[in-house]
Amino acid sequence: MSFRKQLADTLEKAFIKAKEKGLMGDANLPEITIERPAKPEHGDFASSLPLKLARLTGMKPMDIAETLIQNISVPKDVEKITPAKPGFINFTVSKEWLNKQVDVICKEGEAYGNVKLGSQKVQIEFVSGNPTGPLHVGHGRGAVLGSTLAHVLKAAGYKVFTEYYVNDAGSQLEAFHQSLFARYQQALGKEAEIPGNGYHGNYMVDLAKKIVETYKDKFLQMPLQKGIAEIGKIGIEIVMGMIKEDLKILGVEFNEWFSEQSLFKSGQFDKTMKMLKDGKYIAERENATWFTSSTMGDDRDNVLIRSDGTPTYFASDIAYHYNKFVARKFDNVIDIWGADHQGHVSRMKVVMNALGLDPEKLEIIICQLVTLRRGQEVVKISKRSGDIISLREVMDEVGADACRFVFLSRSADSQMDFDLELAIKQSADNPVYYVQYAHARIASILKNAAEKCLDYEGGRVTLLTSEPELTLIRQMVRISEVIETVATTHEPHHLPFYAQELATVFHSFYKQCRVIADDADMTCARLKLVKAAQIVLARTLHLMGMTAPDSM
RNA sequence: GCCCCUGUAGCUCAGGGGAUAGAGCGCCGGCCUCCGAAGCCGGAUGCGAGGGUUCAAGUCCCUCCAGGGGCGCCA
Repeated sequence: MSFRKQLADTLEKAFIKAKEKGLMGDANLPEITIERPAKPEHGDFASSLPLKLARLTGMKPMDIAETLIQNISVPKDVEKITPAKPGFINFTVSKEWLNKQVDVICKEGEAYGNVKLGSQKVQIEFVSGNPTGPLHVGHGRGAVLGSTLAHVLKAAGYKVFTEYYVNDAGSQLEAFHQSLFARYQQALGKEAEIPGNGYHGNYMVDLAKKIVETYKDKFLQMPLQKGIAEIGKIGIEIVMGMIKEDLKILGVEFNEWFSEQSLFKSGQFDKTMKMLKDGKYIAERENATWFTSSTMGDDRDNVLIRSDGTPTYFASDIAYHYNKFVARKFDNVIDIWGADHQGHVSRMKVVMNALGLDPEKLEIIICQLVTLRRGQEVVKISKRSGDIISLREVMDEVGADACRFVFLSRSADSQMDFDLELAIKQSADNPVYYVQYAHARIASILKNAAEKCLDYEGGRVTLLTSEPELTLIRQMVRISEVIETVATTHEPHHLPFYAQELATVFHSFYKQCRVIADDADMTCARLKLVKAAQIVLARTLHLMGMTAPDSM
């Protein structure tokens, strides 16, 4: 049981006991929250329960605090419980407990910090960029967010499944095929024009050249439609290969690359459409098939099947979500989309109802757009319009770890400017390196210890009683709370902040406490502490999908 | 016009209704005879505006202002 929960229970019992003695009037117990005080002198945990009880009982908050404390049975690892103005109860954990955690961390290794929040099957779908061009920084942001969330949810006990939805069907593909074929013809010296709604980016020229190198004029030798289809297929394969490589460099892995086409091949698309029809959620008008979402609270109806008979992206997304929840039985699904898909959210929620599913089980995280710039100049990232700076180029310039850290440091809700000029300039004194430097420093100390053949297995952790040592331990044990927070709120941006704070207290400890010194007992105890710090720091970095370097 | 997100230090951003609002960068000043100075220690400036709810509001509600995004038989 977490400390927090234990303290809440303790307070609840104290309240009940006091009430039985007639000391709390007829007040009912309000919700007990246990906070982390902002200041160290306020202890490790605090509750504002007396303030909440003040009006209910008509008593003074400080009197309530005193009364509750008198009726509390002090939990084993708590050293001190004190009332504090204007009406708090502060708890300080014992040094013995803190010392013991060093041994616990060393024993549990990178499993330290795990919590048991749930065990459900959770699917996280993210990135899912069209296979019609390279990923841009916006995708990178979603990728980092999704993969970090996956790591954290696993640490919280969930069965996590990561997935990339490959849009290998639909009208965008046709535009891509046409554009590529045109570039291919141009590469072979023929006149050709890119369709107006096509892809004009330079990468299409490179792609066409690459295909010419391998296949020569093969696709001109076949009937036009077949040539376009064949070259399109190869183009998609090449682009998907690039995307997979980009994500690998960024440290992002998927359990599955789910093909949109497979929904049609397997019959699940038709099955889902039939369900909607049977549920009377469908209307035929203007030659098209509509989902009547406006009758269920959405702003408007949405087209499922166009008048030319082709299904919309929305229609296959319905089938896809049916597949996630019903065919594959995920308990919860998290979709991470860019802000440009925001209009899609409300209709997907309506879809959940129409399919007889609980909308609460589908969480859609909208991550706001990334504006890429070099100094004052804004760099366009639209695939269709032309010039783009890909995620790959950004990673080449600033490094994958730095990319991850920067993307993670901002909540999904806030837009971000990614200034390449600044990112490169600051790369030397970036918070990323501050955190990694702490890890490298630790590795260096442990290396020195190994060279001196120091065996600190039996180090006596009870010797760790100075403020810098205890502050470090306090910070280390917080990791489980951070994991809990991130797993609950689905906001991974807490991790980089925690990482920095942990690095700070370590650097400060290092400055004040000589580790390898003449006192053999103290040396062993501190080596153990340093080892524990390394474990927690590495774990934090790994949760963020970053490397924990031994030297840099 | 309607919907979503954002407005906190010079800049980039944190802040689960609680105690004196924090961090990084930048700026100023100290610290290497000693385990990595990519480090440590110290210093200045701030919640867009106005109402409301609450014992308590940067945090919740309303209005307004400003910026971004969305409102296709695109995805």
